[in-house]
Amino acid sequence: MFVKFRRKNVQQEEYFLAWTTTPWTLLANVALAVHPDVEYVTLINKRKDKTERLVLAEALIGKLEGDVEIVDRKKGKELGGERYEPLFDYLFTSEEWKWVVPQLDTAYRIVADTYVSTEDGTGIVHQAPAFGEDDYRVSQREQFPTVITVKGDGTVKLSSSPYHGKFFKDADPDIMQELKQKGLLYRRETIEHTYPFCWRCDSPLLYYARDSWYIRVTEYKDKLISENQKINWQPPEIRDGRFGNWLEELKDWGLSRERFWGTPLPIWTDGDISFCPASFQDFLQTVQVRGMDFRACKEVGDKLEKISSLVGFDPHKPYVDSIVFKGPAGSGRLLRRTPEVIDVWFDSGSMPFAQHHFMEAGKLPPDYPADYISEGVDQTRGWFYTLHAINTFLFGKAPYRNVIVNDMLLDKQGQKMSKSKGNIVNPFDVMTKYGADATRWYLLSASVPWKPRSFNEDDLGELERKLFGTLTNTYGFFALYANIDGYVREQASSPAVGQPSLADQRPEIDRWILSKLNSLVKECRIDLDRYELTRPARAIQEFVTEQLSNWYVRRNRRRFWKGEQGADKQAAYDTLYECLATVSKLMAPLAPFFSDWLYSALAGSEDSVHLAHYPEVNNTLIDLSLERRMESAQIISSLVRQMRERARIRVRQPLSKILIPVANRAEIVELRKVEDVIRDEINVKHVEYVEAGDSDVIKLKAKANFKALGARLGKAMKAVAARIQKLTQDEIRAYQSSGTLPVEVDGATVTLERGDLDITAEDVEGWLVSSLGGMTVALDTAMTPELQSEGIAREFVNRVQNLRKDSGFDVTDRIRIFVTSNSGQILEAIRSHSGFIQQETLAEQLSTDGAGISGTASSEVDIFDQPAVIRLVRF
RNA sequence: GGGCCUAUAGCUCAGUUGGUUAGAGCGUCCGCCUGAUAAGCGGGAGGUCAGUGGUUCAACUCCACUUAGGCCCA
Repeated sequence: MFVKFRRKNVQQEEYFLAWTTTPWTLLANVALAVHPDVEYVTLINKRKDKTERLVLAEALIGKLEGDVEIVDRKKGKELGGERYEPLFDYLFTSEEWKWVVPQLDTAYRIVADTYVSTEDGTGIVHQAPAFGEDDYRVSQREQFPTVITVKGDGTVKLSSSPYHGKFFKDADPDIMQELKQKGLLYRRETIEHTYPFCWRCDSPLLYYARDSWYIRVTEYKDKLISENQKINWQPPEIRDGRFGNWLEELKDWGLSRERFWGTPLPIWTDGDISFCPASFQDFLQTVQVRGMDFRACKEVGDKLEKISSLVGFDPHKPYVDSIVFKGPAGSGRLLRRTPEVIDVWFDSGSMPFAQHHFMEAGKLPPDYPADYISEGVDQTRGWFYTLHAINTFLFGKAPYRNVIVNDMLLDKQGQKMSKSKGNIVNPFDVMTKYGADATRWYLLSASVPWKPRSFNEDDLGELERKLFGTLTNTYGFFALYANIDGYVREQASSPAVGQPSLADQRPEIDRWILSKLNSLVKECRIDLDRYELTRPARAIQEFVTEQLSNWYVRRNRRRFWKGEQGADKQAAYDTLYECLATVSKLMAPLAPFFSDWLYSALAGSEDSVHLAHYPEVNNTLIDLSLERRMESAQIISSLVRQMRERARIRVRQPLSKILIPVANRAEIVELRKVEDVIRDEINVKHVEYVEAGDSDVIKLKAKANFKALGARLGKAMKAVAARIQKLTQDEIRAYQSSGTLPVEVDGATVTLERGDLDITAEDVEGWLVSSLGGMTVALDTAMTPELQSEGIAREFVNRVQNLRKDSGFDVTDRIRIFVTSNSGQILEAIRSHSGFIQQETLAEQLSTDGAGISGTASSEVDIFDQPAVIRLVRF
């Protein structure tokens, strides 16, 4: 609403026009504020029924109705000191406000302050010091009294007014009505504004000036800022961003709260002198305050009893309020506890020393300050700050060295979870369903904890299956065969640094997984030392599911179940054991329950993983070129599988060879070391290599290295890149052999040098080809009778294994196989691969002559669409 | 109103000092495996990198503004 304040000391009737959204505050008006540098005008405003002289900011004339004629113009600072008549005289006529009247002599005038804006309103702001921060600040400066016309219960306190006793908000319409009748209301309108509301019951709140006790934290602001620099924040930007900004704009801490429950503020006062007992001992002895002696007494009825013992002494509310300090003798003075309690954040911030009774014991525990703390980002101004503020004051240093900040969990739509919206996830349901470990792991691994997270329950189920399920399966696999073989882990099988490494005697693939394992240990150590949890969680997950389970175990299953004991089998057990045991320790901080189970299951004891040391990296076991060539083997395998899929040739069917174009001889040497793994994984007989530059069948493709060329060529980059795209085979080969190639682009010659081009093999004439990440593989799909025969044998093994399982045979059972078929090709294939078949199926006997096939249960199977009958018997 | 953070595939998230086919898992579709088996594996499809403008030979990446969401403070 727009309110008119009658200007004093002018010839004609004239009004300052102010704007407010809170009529009830007008009862406490003591001044009007203008911006010193803003242009204000006096104008004649002609409306339908009225013509009047008004003062307001020129920029806001548009707010007026009707015609205007400007008659005067002044800067805000020139208006300062001008007087106006109070809207109401209630303050002067109410008994309870009598005391304030003398202080109102200098009130009701214009003051200038830069906080006034011309964004809305009239550029003239009414001042009610009790109900707004800026109003209060300006009024303190100008020495206006702070008139609190609303009582603690929200009712108006102005006994001579008709509003006395009314709820402040309910008085609004009547106040407006009164102003209207007095002709002081210019116009009213309804707006929505963001006045604060109670978060719990949604009722409007009012700003209200109160007396409070403060801690003058601004006194040691510099120390707070310098100590903050020593804290490792995760994420780092909070240190100088959110938290740093907060410290830069530090305000004194309003410590007192007007609540019943809480820690009683230990300040005794009689309004004149105050003091704060330093310890419980102060209640037992005479305390000196400003040279006077005080003694603590307990009020019992209307008598005072001296406190002489801490027995039965209770410093909590409400008992503490019956304790008073009396003295000095004969003065009749009595100090009572100030009624407020302490802001609960003070309790939280005192935690590190209060829990150890520092004030009584007088010394700090050895684990102070804390290595690390963790809480939500909303605590930046809460716990993080109060810990810092109190402890830095008391002990001169920050109470935590590291802090991990969590952000909020949001619902699937990215909206805040809220009970009233019903989009919350019950954490106990989640933990019951998926377990505490999976839940914790999800929160740490799905994304960094300091970003807001859209909670997706499906991901938890996946995590449970994928990580914990796979690890359980891997352990189950190990345990199954370890128990069959009575595996005993030998001490020496875990090579120590500096000793001749037993790992050197292990096969390539064992050394590979041990290298990966130690690289993982290294990474976990580095990250955890930095209080970075997401990367190690993801790295452990990747190691377990992709490297250990899906590559190491899958590639090595045979070594565990094959018959003969020996060094190779022992190596396999040792290697897998070392991986599992180390993983259990690596993941212990992130999955405390599961890791404990895995650790003690492996150890066969009740020992806890949480009493073990975190793994140390063994650098001698890390071999990065080994890791690289195994990764190549994995890529090559993937490419060949892709081609088999395209050609519709299943992996059980052996093929004769693949051809790998390589850049140089060194690459061949590397790949040869993992050739066995490749051949076995994708079931080909031979791996051949060809140096791409040497062979005419390889079609090369050149691509510009934009990073190298772009910096050198600048604007010409685009044209040169297009030219490179069109390089001929001959040009590429010339570049490869000589290392340079001049090309003509837009009339100028550009010389391409080593490093300017990325050359890859794109195609191999007459072969099936696939490539990925700079690696290209060609597959020979030609079939020979031998390959076909072996394919049949493998299919046959597959059928027998299925039958073994269906028949409920034990994995160690030895069998006899009887088989018959109309297909001579099938029988011939079985006969010529009988050794292989018997070994694979643990068969003591393999009969293809029809004998033993009838009588008892036999099964019909198809091998390449040709029927056969198989019968298995336990040996 | 101010400060800080976030926006990338249907979903949850990666994406190095700016460098050319923007990745992963799930889901979906297709296929495989069956001696880890109430498991497991491979492949395909799927993107206007919130929007607009700018800087640059080159922008998911740097800058400005806008929109939407979050936290804190007024």
